[in-house]
Amino acid sequence: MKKSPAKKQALQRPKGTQDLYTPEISRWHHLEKTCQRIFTQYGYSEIRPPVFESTALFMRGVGETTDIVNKEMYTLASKTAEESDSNINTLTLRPEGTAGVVRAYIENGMSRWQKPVKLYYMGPMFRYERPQAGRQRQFHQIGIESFGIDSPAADAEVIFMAMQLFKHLGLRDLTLQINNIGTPACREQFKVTLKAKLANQLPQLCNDCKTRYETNPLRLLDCKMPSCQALLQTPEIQNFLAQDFTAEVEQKAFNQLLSLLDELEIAYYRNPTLVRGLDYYTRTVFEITSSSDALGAQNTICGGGRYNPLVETLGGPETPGIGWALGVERLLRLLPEIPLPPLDFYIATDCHARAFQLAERLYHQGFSAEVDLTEKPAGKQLEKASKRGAKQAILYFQDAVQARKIVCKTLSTGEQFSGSLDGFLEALQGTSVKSL
RNA sequence: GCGGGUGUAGCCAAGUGGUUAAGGCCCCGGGUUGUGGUCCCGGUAUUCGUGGGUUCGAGCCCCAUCACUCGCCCCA
Repeated sequence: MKKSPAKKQALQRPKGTQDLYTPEISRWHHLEKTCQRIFTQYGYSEIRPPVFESTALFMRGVGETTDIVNKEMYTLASKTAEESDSNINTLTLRPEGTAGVVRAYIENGMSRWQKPVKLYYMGPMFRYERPQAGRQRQFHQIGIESFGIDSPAADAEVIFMAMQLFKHLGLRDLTLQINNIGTPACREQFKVTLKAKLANQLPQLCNDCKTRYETNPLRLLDCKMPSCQALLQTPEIQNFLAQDFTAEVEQKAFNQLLSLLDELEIAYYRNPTLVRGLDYYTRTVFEITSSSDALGAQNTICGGGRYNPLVETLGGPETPGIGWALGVERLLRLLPEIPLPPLDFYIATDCHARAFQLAERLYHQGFSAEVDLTEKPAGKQLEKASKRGAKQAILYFQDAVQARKIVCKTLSTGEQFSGSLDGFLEALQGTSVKSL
């Protein structure tokens, strides 16, 4: 039984992962059930794509310049030299859900389904990052995708559904941030102009921002460094940011969305610096954040947006789409604990087969019951019943079994029912344990 | 990839250079040979994350390493 240091290490759970079990897992069940119910009501159906996909899918879908693809993917070692030569056959654990759903949409001919095609998914995602509060290497997302409709109504529905879901879950103090980032083409134009305007201040930017200036200038806008923020506060930059750089059609659609949100009385904060880190987003992007300090630094619990070019990028027919995903671990930090349901019956016995049959009849009536598996005297078995937290203890020992009798004791009060087995079961019919 | 904090049993934890490493919870066994929760007794760390060093002597000091954790970056 001695554990050598080497063995001890080999048995450790990988960094940034979690073992989920007893009381905690019931909150997961609650969240999953609530989502399933609401999504189904809204006409969404579940899809379960594989947990790994070809590496190329994520490179093309999420974008080769993104952090996720660049440094956070778990790419599986190739089994053969042949495979390792090309990324086409290489496999990667999914870092996000949308790419796989889009691939499945294309591959299964869902473009021929009646529009909109509304899908939801739930499951683990994998990113190689330094873990911290609200961020793990294996984490879980629940997400939805709506394909085929490009109208502001589709955007509004998706956002409305998210807000309704959070309302049902009892979440408070959430902020919806929203922005229109236009098409890739107008974003390109915007980047060029922004870079030109900041060119003179380049030496004053923080080191991160100097890199961002080259790789992803949009990210520069939400740098938290005070010095960088100060540079952005100049009237020239502010005026530039205030004007919408997107094409007129997009502005019009976005304004329609905003008025739909107004009608729905969904409060939003229009954040012109809101940028998302995945390449596939176009037009509408949004985030839902919580001000709760239970979350640590990662306060975004839900994020999403429109991704009109994505289906085509991945080889399907031109199909607009919009969706979001929520972070399960983050969201659950905001939810209260769910107490475990108490055990209705604990059966103390020395006739196990008969006790199992008795338990079966109790299950049939909707009760929970456990049978003591030891050969110990009644006193010890009752002790277990108490410690287990059972409401009722049944004594069902040999002589009682033979006489078709039963003793049932309410552990909180010590009151005891004693009589025939059939009479006992009949009395239970349609009653709750409390009324015993 | 970069920075801060922490490691003593399943959990909480005392211990800050000197004999066999407190205590509490949980768990297990017994007191009670067929009626519980309370109570009483007993048991569970050859060793302080791991390796090395200093010292007559190290859980305590030094070095390294690992793990966990918080933050940056980025994202859900």
